[in-house]
Amino acid sequence: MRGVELTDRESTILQSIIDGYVREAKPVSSSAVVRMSAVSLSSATVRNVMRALEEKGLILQPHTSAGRIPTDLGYRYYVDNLVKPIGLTPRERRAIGSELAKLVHCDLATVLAGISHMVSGASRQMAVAVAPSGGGHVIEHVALAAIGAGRIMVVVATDVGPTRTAVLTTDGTFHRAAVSRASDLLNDWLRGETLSEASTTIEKRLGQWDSASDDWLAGLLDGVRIFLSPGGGERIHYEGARYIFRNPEFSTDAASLGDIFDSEETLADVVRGSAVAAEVRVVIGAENVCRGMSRMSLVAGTYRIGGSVARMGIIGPTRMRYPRLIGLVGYFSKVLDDLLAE
Amino acid sequence: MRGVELTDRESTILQSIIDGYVREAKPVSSSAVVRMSAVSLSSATVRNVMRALEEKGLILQPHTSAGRIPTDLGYRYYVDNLVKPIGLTPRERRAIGSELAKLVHCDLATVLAGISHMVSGASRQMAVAVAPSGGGHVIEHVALAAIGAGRIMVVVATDVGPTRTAVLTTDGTFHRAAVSRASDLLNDWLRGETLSEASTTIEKRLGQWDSASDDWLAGLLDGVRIFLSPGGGERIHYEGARYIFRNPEFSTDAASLGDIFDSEETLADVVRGSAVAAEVRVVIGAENVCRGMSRMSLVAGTYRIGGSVARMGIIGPTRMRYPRLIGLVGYFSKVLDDLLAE
DNA sequence: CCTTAGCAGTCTTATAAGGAGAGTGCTAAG
DNA sequence: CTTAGCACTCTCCTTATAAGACTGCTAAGG
Repeated sequence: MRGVELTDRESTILQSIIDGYVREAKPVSSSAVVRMSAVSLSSATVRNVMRALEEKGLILQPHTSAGRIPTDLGYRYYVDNLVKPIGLTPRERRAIGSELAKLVHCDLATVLAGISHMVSGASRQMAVAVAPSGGGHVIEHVALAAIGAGRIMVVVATDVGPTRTAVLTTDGTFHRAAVSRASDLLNDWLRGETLSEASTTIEKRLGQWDSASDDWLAGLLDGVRIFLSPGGGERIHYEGARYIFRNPEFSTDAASLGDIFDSEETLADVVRGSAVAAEVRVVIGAENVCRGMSRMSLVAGTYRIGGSVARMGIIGPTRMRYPRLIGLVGYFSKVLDDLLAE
Repeated sequence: MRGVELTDRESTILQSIIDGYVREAKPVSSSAVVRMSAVSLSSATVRNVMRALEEKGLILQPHTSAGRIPTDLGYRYYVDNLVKPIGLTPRERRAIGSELAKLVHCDLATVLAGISHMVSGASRQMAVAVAPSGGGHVIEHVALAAIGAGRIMVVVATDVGPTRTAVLTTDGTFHRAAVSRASDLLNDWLRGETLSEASTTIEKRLGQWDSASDDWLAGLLDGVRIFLSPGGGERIHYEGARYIFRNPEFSTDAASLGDIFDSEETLADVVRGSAVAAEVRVVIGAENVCRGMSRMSLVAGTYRIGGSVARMGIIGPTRMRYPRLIGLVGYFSKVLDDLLAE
């Protein structure tokens, strides 16, 4: 914070203003500062200090004859110079420790979900957990496994755990030995590479390679190359959006959105709540399971992935263009079903 | 829709009211219906019909001397009896077809992201794609792969593709043959089971099994049991939340939240935008990269998963309890780092 | 020179009142 | 059954007024 220097008194008063504003969400007056602050000064003196703080850009008045609220710069000074982090109570530490221990053996998605759940609960704010950005991970192992009927599962393990997985469908039949050979080859080529390099590495190696010797193998390797090519799968999990929508600065009808957006789970519940139906299903306003959806509609469709039923949906105000959206969902459901049902 | 019968004229007028309200977001008056409807009637006649529709509960007046708006029941009748889905133009079909073709070879997360992106773009509404709910999937294959240093990757493939993955750390050394044996055993036990049954199946089999013969194997199998036990990893992806927040029924300051919640990607950008820092980092108000965050703060921490850096963050109003939240993020970062850095 | 009491000035908020506009319900005639 | 005409009601916008909350300023006191 170069350029901003505060006296002890100014610091104290800035802190009081921020504490007060955080608690009450209302501009803090000079008399309120006197009331809550340890220093025994008159409100007039506090006003003089406030003026100095305002000239330095740390606080401002929403309008004449209102109290002061902190500016971004004020919070910045406060965070950099005045905040003493508050540690957790032993009780909290114990609770967190035992929860975290359960997560160690889970996959990345579950870990992220667990973290956001715990942090949101402890902070009563929205918490977000983000996995390391995809491209930079170092590949440790590539596993192939035949899972019957010409289908081969590909899993790429990196330093953060198994991150990319897919099932490739290959033409024709193959022997277990061929899969094993492909696996050895891929590990030889890719181990130590980063995810973002992998696709071009395969392309290069395939070029140097005598593909005529084994068409099937070449096809499989090219399948892996395609699978590894796009930027792909950022992993993120959040929870507790409801806390944001509840703030007094937002209107009450916005608060209902908090029910919907609170986390991925609440959103999934909305879509899954629509009973299984062959055709496109429309759930209107208060028909929805979720309280916050009373002025919203859902247009949902189903399609098969493998043997299971997956869903897609459009969520918007009840005042939506039903003919267009029903047509859209119907079309997507059909095409996806054709494509993914196998 | 038992109980609700409408004449042709009533249907036509209901449709006009809904069409008008969807377009204008304002109550529709009798004269507006006359103006937009094909039927040539006087507004007085339309008013009589409106009264009948109101008595049947299909429309209502926000107040005397306002036009009518549809009720949930009105939309319901409209959707069930009057809507003719609008098909997509050939141009749209082509665009969608070629986009979807790219998705076929990707893993589930990428497919869901692609679907929500496309549907949201085409509908200009929020779109959600949900994977089949976890427990019911049938296990097709369990793959184990040693990835060095006592670490074994476990992948469970189901009828919807590879869904559960993890890396287990085992004590001591082991031979490749042992891994192969464990793999055969697991496939024998679990193939055809559903995900939700799998954990108890392993438990039962382990009980019948002479575990004294191979401690290491028993330990590994129990690790898989634990990994498969929790409810775990719902998959969902959404995009286009901004369309919801933009609706006239929400205030303008709620609209800024649309920037943040639009999709998982936008949220991830916010957290990742905070530069790499050893300690807890606080980004206040307009310091954030994201426009919609101008009245919000981010308290972010980093921890290592394997060799990579992951992030977690708390998002709330600038008016937040910094000391508590900074302490919280600091503690979680440290504990997670100790637990997951390896 | 810093602090403080007192007071005038300013801005918000709440409440009320009046007028314009929109749209309905009713009635009586076609 | 349909329609023209009209009175009525309710919202919305503007204006006015009063109360309340704080500040900024000034001048006196330590």
